[in-house]
Amino acid sequence: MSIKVFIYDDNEARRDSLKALMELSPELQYAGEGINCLNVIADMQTYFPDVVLMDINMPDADGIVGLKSIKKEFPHIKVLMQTVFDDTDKIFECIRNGASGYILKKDSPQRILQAIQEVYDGGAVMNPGIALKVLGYFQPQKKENPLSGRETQVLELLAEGLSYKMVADKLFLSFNTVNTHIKHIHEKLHVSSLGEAIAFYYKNLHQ
Amino acid sequence: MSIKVFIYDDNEARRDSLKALMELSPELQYAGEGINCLNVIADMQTYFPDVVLMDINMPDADGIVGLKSIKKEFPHIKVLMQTVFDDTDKIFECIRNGASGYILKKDSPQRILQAIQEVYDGGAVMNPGIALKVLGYFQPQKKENPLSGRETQVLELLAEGLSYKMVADKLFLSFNTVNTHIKHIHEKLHVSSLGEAIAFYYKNLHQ
DNA sequence: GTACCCCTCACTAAAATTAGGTATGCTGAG
DNA sequence: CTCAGCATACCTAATTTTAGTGAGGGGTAC
Repeated sequence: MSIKVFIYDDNEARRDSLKALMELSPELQYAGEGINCLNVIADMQTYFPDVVLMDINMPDADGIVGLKSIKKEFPHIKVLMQTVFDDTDKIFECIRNGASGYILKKDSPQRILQAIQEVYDGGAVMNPGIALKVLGYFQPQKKENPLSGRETQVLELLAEGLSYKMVADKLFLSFNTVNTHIKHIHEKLHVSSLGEAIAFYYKNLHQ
Repeated sequence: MSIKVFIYDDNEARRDSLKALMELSPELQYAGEGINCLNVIADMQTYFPDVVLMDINMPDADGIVGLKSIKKEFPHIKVLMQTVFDDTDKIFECIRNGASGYILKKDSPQRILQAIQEVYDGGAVMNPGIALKVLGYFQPQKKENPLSGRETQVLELLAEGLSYKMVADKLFLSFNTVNTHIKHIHEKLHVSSLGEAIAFYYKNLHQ
């Protein structure tokens, strides 16, 4: 039983070469193709592929639209994203939406076939450059924290949703002291409201 | 110029086979080996490898200890973790500590050599099963959002640090309307302050 | 020792947020 | 049609946050 692969790509030459590539691989079966994702649901219902090889940049309905539709309606179908760019934002958007992998068009044909196989086997696949970015997300991003220890502690609690009074209670401080810390936080972060301070916390200091 | 690879593994047979494997690859050069990471700093200073293939489970000083030491003292040396288990906790600990990849011992020799090359080239490499777990980390962020569209929009801006007035300006609403939306947000989220609402946003809705 | 930062606390007052009520128009579901 | 939810808007009042000024003690660096 071979793996049925559906291809989305707006470039005909590329679709043809991918198709040819698959016809040379007994374990892969070309299931169909599309130039964009306008009819993605119908395509899936008609050809029921195991794996979709999805170009990102396509006119009218791009690969991310297609990915979302497929994972919403047919979550069992694996979607392998493929693009010429390694745009960080798009990578993470695809990952959040359930893509099983992210490879580049410059990757070798052998690697692409291998990726399809691995995705079909339930794994995930990333181009090494992509993987680096994804792993980089976990690296402790040590932004400069201009706040003192106590100030950081106060901001952490505020970011949890506590009011000034609750922070004072929790840290066994007077409200006035908490107030002072917060004034210093505002000065150091160049902000002037609780919301801005919390936004700074989650963007720069959290975990 | 071939890639100098240092191997840590407590299993002699495995070290030997990896060594043999490398001697068959002109682009890879065996630089040395260790049965644990007790002398990791000295090893690096003596053999200055480009890539370290690091077993995780070793007696006395394991691969994670070694990884941390290497990345602290020689951050330019790439470390490729290798283990028999795909233990989720260890995976993330390695990633946080700067590992360039995570592969399994059952991966094919060809794949291991390929991984070393890709790590050396500045990429990151993961076994497909590992990659699936890593990508899965990004998934769970789809909590139900009980807020209406406009309410969500208001909360997004508040979470960016804007005041009620600024939100009103930005959305071309009256302050009163923004106020009403926020009251509804408080009711729906079961919170009673801006801080709590923003905390909810960053924990459940953001991204 | 002096200067600087941190942590603590107090008082005051202005500004913003929270909370209550009320109201209109629109839309979609039953 | 009716009801519910949404988006819009206004008013009032209590509460909280923001901001200013001042101050004592502890620690450290020069």
